[in-house]
Amino acid sequence: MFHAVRKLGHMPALPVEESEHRSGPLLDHLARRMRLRSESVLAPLGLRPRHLVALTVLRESGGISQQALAGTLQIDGTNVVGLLNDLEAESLVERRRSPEDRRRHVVSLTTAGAKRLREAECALAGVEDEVLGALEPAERDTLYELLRRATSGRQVICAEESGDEPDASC
Amino acid sequence: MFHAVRKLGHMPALPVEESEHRSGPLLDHLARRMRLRSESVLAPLGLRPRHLVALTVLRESGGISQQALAGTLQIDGTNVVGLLNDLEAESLVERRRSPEDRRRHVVSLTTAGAKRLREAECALAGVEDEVLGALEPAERDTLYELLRRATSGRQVICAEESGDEPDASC
DNA sequence: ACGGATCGTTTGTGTAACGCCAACCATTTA
DNA sequence: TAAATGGTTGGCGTTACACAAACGATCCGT
Repeated sequence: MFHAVRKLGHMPALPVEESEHRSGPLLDHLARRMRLRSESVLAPLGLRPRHLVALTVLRESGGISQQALAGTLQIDGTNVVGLLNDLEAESLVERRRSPEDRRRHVVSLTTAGAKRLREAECALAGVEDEVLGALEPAERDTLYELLRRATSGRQVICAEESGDEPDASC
Repeated sequence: MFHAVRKLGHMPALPVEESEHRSGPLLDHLARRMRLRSESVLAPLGLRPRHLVALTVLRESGGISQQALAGTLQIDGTNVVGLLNDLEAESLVERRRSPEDRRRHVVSLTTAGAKRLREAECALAGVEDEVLGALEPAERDTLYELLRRATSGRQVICAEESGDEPDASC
């Protein structure tokens, strides 16, 4: 009879007790609700939710290469091309060759793009009121601020350098 | 008695100036990052992000009809069937006929489902650390709480009864 | 009791948003 | 001069849906 050798080196490390609940699924859920309603509101402006994400990122980061944009958006480079084609076709975005490295395109918002983005944000006010109805104005501001900081943070190039496996924590 | 009028005279209505920035796109952006990384972590558990959203909703709301679930998740009824089939196939979820209305199925988490959900949340700790790296623990808690309240709030059956058009606000 | 609605289910069709591969050009770098 | 790199195009495959039609079981109003 093998006494089950409970190899639980009972980590003394963990200082706080894990709240255990992850915001991932909630984020997913809320984003979906918002996105669905946004679509109809955005349609008259000729934009789709994904475009809005891209425009928002571009506003925040002045001018970046398409590669960097792909990294930030976490979508494949070839898809960035199509996305930017959409936006450039409406002059919301501009591709300039980088002077230092002329292979690169520096993508940036045009004034028309910034304007359209503001219009879209304005049009989304109602949607946000619906979806975030359970939160008070101050809380919505807090939420916005947290999201802004979370998204503008470094994008963790990927887990290449961290040789450690993240498992086994719980 | 006329002095009171003074206050109303000049439309003091808007107390704060609109921040104008919408959290929709940020929500989308952050949710995508989280979802992408979650997929690989969730795969060994036989779950996909959408399943996790469903399980989370089910945990929160005890037992609900599939219709209600479709409403909360905002996905088509036929797709709910498939989603629940996935979950029921692994005994994570249970469909019982409602006693009051035997057409209805009352869907609820099984104990195995609750356990698997906890495991998944545990497995997602690392992902959350990566994606929300820019936020401090206390802020992550705040974020979680805001998301929880926002998602658990009434789902605004849809804008049918509100006769007003939401436009023209800006 | 009958006919019409409702809940869940199956099947089938369509679409949008991707990822991935391969080829290509212009450019930079070794 | 030979790679490597950034962007572009085209094509193929997948996933996650929506939407419609038809069906069985059940409820409900007259």
